[in-house]
Amino acid sequence: MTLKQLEAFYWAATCINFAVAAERVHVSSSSLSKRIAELEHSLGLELFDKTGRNSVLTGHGDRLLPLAKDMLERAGAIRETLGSSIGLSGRCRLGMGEMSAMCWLPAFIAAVAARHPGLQVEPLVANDQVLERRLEDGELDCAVLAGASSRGGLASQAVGEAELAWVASPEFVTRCGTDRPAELVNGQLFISLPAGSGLTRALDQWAGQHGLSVERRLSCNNWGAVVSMIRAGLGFGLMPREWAHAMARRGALLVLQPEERLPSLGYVLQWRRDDSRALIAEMRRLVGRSVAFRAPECFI
Amino acid sequence: MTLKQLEAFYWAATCINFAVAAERVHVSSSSLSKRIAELEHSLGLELFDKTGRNSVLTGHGDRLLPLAKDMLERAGAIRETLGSSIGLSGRCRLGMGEMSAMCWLPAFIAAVAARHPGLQVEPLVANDQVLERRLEDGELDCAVLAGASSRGGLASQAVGEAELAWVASPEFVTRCGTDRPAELVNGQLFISLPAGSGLTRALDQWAGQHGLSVERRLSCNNWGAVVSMIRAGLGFGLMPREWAHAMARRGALLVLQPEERLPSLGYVLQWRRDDSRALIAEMRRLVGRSVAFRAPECFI
DNA sequence: CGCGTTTACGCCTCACGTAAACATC
DNA sequence: GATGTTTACGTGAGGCGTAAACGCG
Repeated sequence: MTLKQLEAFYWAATCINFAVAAERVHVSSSSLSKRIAELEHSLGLELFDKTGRNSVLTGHGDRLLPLAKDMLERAGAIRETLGSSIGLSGRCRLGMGEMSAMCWLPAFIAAVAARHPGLQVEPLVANDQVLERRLEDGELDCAVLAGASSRGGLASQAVGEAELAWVASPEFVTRCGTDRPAELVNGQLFISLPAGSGLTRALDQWAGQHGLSVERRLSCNNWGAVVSMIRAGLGFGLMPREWAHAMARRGALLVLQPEERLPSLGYVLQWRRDDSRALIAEMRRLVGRSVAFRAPECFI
Repeated sequence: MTLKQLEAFYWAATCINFAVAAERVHVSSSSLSKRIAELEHSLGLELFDKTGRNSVLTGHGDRLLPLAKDMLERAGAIRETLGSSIGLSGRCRLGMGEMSAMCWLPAFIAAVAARHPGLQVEPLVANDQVLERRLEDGELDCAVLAGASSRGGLASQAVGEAELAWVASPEFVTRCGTDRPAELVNGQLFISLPAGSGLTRALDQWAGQHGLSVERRLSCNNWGAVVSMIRAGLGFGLMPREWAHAMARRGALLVLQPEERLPSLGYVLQWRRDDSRALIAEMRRLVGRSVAFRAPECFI
């Protein structure tokens, strides 16, 4: 029995399948399979029931799981307590929404690279539902999402707040004759992300507070497209404050005045609650001191 | 960092030197040295101060020691809890006194062999002081001694009681005109093991209770020699009861009548208190159900 | 047939033991 | 010189990935 075997077993037992677990321990699924077979041989019992498409834990496997987790945590604690502070290595699969990818990811990548030159961050941009599922499945190590997860298996920690601002193109405002969002929502097209996104939730919350309803909507799952449509004068919308002001400074957009009070978007880092790797602790540390959300360079 | 490395580190830290630790983990001292060097490299710190003839733990090593012990205990617990009940393997260095070696060892070896065919018991016969030191140094896995140790680092568990009987050769009794030990101690030669042995302690306890002193003594560190001398009529002595009666049955010795009440010798299994290997647990189990002290075959 | 896992196989690293060298007392 | 540890080095086992095969839906 080796730590590698226990690690392989643990992730195989808690990830969606062996292939995902293999990625997490940075080996081929063939090797992972063999590590588990070796562990089973050394303990003299079956840990997985492999009849069927997906391997499922046996009773013995169930009993081993908390023990293996404990071993791995303690091994991690030793490395953390005593190990020299050489940087992490390997890969970190980091999920996030598109806005985080544009406003926050570059600075974060820089911070990670400065502290851990050997760690390769692999960002995956997807919507919140996909991100949460991939987190649970083990395909992502952690993810930045708008708001804490509803899933019990995922833990979270605040990353920062993105304040929102109403925006529209100068031509659009001229055409409408008003820059008051409370008036625009009656009749004008509100362009934003699909239902379920943090942005849409923030809008609905705002509308509820003001007794308004947003009738005409256009949703697109791509921020660049949303911004382009707003800029083209197809409608009005919401954007992170810094982003909006950056575009306003070069005349591309107008920040609608007066800015209505909007709930800010609380972004959190999420990870699997049962994931006790040093990688996670370090990501939490780094996002805790990360820079604020910024306007994406490409739109300034 | 691997379990093997932690195991090597633990025993290197708690045995008298690397060579002894290497025997305990069944590798050459070269390999043990390299395992420790590997561990040091993987943690990025020095665990032993190797300037000097004996390696001594550094501060980092001190901190790692309890963590490593914990890891090994948990690994052992996994094997014990889940592992199939295949027998132990490897070697068990078992120390004991000469009497235990003759009266008790054969039956114990048989019991071990029946339960653990792959385990090789290596008995070492020596006196109690030597046994205790070797236990502490790590050269012995466990030992059967007369009475619990005075050393705090050693734990113990009762194995059995050896009842004693007075013996002398028929010719000796005839020559002395008495078979009462309380009379024989005045003037006759008492033949026994060296001071410090359980047998001598039992005699002194008996003498103290009866207000007697044993003046003439002959000590030899070899039971066979002691028995031979008693049988040759050089003096009288004490022997385990079964042993004495076995020799009396064939007329070789007389069991002196009436048998004075003597404290029996309480034999215990001793092991290092910090030794949490499954080997020790199994030895404790086996001696707990082991056969009683018997007359050694060679003297029946 | 698609998906998930294991087997086959060639490769190569790494851990081992023997033996010599080194360091300390 | 005796003792304790490390280095040198040749050997062998075992872990690795690629790719093919297997087994279940």
